[in-house]
Amino acid sequence: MKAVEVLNNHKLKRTSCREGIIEVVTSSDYALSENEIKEKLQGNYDRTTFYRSFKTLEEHNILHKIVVDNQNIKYAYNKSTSKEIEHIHFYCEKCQSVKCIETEMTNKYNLPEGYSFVEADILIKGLCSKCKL
Amino acid sequence: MKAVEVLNNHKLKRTSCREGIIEVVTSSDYALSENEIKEKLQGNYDRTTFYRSFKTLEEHNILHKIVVDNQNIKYAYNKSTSKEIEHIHFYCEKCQSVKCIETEMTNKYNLPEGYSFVEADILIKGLCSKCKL
DNA sequence: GTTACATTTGCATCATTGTTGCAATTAATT
DNA sequence: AATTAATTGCAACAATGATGCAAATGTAAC
Repeated sequence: MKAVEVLNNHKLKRTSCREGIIEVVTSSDYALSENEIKEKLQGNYDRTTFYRSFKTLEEHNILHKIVVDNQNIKYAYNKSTSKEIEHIHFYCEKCQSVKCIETEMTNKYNLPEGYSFVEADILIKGLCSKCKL
Repeated sequence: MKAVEVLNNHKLKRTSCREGIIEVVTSSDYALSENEIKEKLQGNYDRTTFYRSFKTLEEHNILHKIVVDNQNIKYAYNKSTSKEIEHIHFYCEKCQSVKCIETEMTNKYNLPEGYSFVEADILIKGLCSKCKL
């Protein structure tokens, strides 16, 4: 699906910043940082615009944020449009790449008595196939 | 174990800031934010000192940081001294409290071919027993 | 194509978290 | 009590994020 279509589906205005972000993010196998997206983008946008675009796209479940560490934030496109219950990401400790994992992973969450489960964010740390060699 | 002992065991200098942080964190059932720790602390320390203390204590596996969101960071005491493989935390979406979960939870991590597992950070979001009522 | 209006952008400004360099202070050892 | 290495406080800085407001832009109606 093209970026414009995505925006239309969500009844969002078709602005070049939003369109660009979606294009960059959908064309990457890995989650990208703000700077990585900025570099791949044609236009030069103000940081505020950038953030507000991310926020809007996040709120519409078009993309999601992965907080590896509070100084290491990445963004990835939501392949499934529905709000997922499990967000599983793999972080390579060597090359620092982040990849959304889509392997089947039905975990059991044994919470203490009285606690209710809404969703789980899972960040698996290790080495990716390239760095493991 | 007392704070001083903890510091001695790790051959760390016994400074009041470190000692205070350990005391506050060990006496809480929940993970605490920087400000929450600061409020409970007697002395008034410079932010830099505070951060460097956290960093040192983290590097020595005395406490660990839980990044709920990059603007919502909490610290908790490591009950097990060994570097755990699974870090499981529960975040209450209502009261925003964070609790370390110690329930048995041997998950299977089906990573893509060639990927190696080192550790997993799991943040379960939901409602705690108090807020669920 | 032009107009009208609501949305979005860019700029200024501010808050929070985290980092570094350096001189002064402090803890632990002798 | 003296020595020395580690730690503290201060200043300065970087990154992420948020808000208010006027100017610019997208979209829909004409």
